[in-house]
Amino acid sequence: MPGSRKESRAKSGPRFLARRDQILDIAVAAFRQKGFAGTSMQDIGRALQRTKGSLYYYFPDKEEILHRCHVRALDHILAVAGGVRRRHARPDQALRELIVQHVRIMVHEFHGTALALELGALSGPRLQDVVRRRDRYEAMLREVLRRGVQQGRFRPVDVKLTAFAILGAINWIAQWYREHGEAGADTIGAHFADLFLRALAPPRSGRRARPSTLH
Amino acid sequence: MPGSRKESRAKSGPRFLARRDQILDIAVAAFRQKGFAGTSMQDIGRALQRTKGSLYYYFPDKEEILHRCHVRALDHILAVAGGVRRRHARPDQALRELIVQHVRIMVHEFHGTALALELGALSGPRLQDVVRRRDRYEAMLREVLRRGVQQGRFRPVDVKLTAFAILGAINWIAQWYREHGEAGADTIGAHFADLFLRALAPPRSGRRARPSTLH
DNA sequence: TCAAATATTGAACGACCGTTCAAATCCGGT
DNA sequence: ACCGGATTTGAACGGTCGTTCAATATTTGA
Repeated sequence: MPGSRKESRAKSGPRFLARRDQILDIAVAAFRQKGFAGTSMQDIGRALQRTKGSLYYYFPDKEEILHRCHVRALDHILAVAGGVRRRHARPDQALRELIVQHVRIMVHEFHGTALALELGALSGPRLQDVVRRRDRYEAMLREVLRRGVQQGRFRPVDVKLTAFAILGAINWIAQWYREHGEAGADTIGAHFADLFLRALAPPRSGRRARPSTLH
Repeated sequence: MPGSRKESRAKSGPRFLARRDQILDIAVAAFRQKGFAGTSMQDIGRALQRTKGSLYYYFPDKEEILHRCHVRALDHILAVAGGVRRRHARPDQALRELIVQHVRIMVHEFHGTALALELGALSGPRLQDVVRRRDRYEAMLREVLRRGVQQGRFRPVDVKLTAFAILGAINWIAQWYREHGEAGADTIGAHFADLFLRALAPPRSGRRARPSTLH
């Protein structure tokens, strides 16, 4: 019997995977609203119209649900950010789309708010797993800023602090955004992008800082 | 017996008030780290080196502890913001100090991180009480932005979205700031202030928008 | 159609939760 | 030294928590 330690066989049917995703959707919303510890397995089961016991067919424990919420959202935004990097050579254009896309994920895709979820409830390896992805995303954002500064398209700024400011402004959306509000995702995204691109605009026009050594 | 509905007499000795504040300090840190529902009365009592039962001598229930955490932090920042408004006539200078002070409260005064605490666990009147204060603070920030735009010191922007971006960048600090990190409160504050003041700088120099009607 | 595979139930478990309160302890003022 | 109010204890309460699992229901594939 190959590969049988705890689980006899990896579950992988489309039916199984679909319900697993549905549970994550429900869980993200609940965790955001009432916190991880404040959400019971019964709460999640009720929203699924199932008993809480059935959840253990899909996840080994409650913490793993939170873990998968984080991983799913981060993998998604990492993929999106990778696409942005591939499409845009100019750092200022890349930053603009990065902001717009992040806001869109945060607002439109319900599970995007997982990006603003608490890490405190994750322990050991699972925490490390999530933090690694979060760091990778932050590194991509910082890289865009760094290149912009180097090319003279952005004024010289503390890249780390600037990245935190951008991430904070966007992730904080989860705290105040309500559907049927005045501003939609792209209105918010465009406004935030304008804000930070102007904040980073170099003193005069065009590129001015030490001309790039390569090309 | 005057004023005896539930509590025979209002407790007000300096000893009592000091310990009550100490409990709030402990609670803010715990709530930030493990969430409201994830923090037990036993946890708070342990940090106080008391039994959980003793906490009920100071607060009628757990939710009231969270409530007072919020109210204390908001009242403090409201007072600070009032001072800023009194000291600065020019909106750009007011905004700079507002940002610096908010960051300072967030970083230095441990209980400042209460400003980034969850509201979801508060119910009914207590939620309303906190939201009223939060709205008052947001209104002061928006007013500074509005006056800046009106005077032509800021470019015309969506004041509400801009205020959210600023608050998000600052409140998000609670998520990443660690003591003994590289940047101190005033480094962060100055950088964030620079960022947003440049983001709001009008197209050319000085005031240009429709000249203010008064003066 | 029916057996196998997949999915869900419902009861039970020990642990810990917030809260209460009479009794015990602490401690400043005299 | 001691009184009396301020403070803390420790046990107990009903309730809910996450988790387990044998039994059962549902769906799938031949």
